[in-house]
Amino acid sequence: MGKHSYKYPLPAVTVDIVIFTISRRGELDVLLIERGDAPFKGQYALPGGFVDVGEGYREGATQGESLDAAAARELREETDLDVERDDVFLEQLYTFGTPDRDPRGRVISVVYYALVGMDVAPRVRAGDDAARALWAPVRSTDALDDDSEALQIVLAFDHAQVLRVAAERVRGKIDYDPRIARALLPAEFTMNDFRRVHEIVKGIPQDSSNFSKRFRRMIEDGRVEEVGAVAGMQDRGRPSALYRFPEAS
Amino acid sequence: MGKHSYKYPLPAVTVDIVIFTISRRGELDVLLIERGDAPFKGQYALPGGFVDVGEGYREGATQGESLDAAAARELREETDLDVERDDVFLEQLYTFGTPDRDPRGRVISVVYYALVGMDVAPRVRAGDDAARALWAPVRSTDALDDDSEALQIVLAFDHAQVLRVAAERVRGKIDYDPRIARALLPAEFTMNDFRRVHEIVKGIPQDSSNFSKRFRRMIEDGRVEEVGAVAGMQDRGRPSALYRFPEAS
DNA sequence: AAAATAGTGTCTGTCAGACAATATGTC
DNA sequence: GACATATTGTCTGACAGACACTATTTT
Repeated sequence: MGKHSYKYPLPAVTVDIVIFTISRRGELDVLLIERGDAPFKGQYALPGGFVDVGEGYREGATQGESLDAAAARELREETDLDVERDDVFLEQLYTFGTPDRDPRGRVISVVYYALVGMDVAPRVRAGDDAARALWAPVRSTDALDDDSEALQIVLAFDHAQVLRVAAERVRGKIDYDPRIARALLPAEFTMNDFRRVHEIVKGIPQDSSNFSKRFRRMIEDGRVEEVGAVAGMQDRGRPSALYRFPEAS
Repeated sequence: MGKHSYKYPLPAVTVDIVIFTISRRGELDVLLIERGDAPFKGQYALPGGFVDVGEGYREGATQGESLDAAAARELREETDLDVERDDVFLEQLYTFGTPDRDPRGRVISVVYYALVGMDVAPRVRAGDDAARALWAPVRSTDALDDDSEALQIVLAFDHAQVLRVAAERVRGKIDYDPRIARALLPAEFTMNDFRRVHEIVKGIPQDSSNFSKRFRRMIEDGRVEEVGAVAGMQDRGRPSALYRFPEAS
């Protein structure tokens, strides 16, 4: 036993999460946390934390939690949302490990991304460090040289790059993975809600007529079903039917 | 200075690579290494090794190599192939970090996958531990209960699962990412070579006629070009034209 | 000519994009 | 009725799957 003893330096491993939702203003928002300590104190960063590795890299050691579990835990801690209970979409995105991305030493970050419904997103501020959490439009973290009227947020570490990769993944996936739109929508939604989710994620307008055909196919295939009521009061115009995703799917 | 000192246990981080090629027998092959030490001594595993993290997680420490660099280095060490020089496709796949996947302690593996051309694959045995390297059909690592005639290979660690994820990624990507087929093909190839690569990767026959239409579109768009010669001797039948991918693309 | 492989043509169904038309609600 | 929004319909072009057909080589 114990003959194995590893004396080489080891990195720290964190799990960070890019949590997306759709704001009431119709924008793609991401959850940011204001840093309370150096480095980057006072700047905004993606939520994240060290993976519980038990007793670490040692023969016979306890080995702690899985990466998926760490991500789910992080989500719970920051938002009070549970992957199971609240139908949150959570998936591994990419692992970032460039040297010098963290001045405290070599840190490798396994990044996940999550999608939470516009109906449950407000519950986030119930979390631990409510005051430090902020839903910010993804747009506000882009580097736009000209448009000076909009609020600009400069992210800590390499998180601007991380966010860009995450947003691109969601954009590229929404067309063929129905779980994306499903996770972002509330339990009941109109066809227009559905279309607008696609518009917001992809950033380009979707023809409502063509979208309707696509939606009809989904109904025929049983991928969505009518709930048998119409949407509540609107400013004007004909109210739309309400739909939902079937339980088992 | 030095006020920061992290006393918590840390995991080890490795980079493993799933290296695919297409064998002369027309199968999807993966490069395996026979393990020389415990655990799993004598069994086959994916090539991989620890990431150089410099002085590790310590304030002011040197931080070593990037993950991409570690993967490229690993590829060079095991196969004598260079990502730049030899047109090898190399991309991060997924990070595996389940507890107890390695009995030596907590190990988190950032897995990459690589695609090498059928023409350069034979050069692999020039590598360091030539005797320990083996090109094995991916099929031979699947758990098939019935077909007892074929050679079965049981992989070390959770590498059977890793390999499955990698193969699925390639399968799902070959249809929309032209770099996949390009990396697997030699510099000059026939339309049938191209079709067979798709058949081998996807595991289902591709109609040569429909494939031809698709190929013609690629020619019209300049994504492939005729080389102006015909393939060498075959057993019988009409010889086919040779094509290549244009330089800049 | 027969065999074998290379490559083309045709038909059909699905689906996206553009745009016109109709339906149903509020004020 | 005027207006706003919801929903359906039509035309077109791109493309995949199935399958019949033609072309060019070796034996």
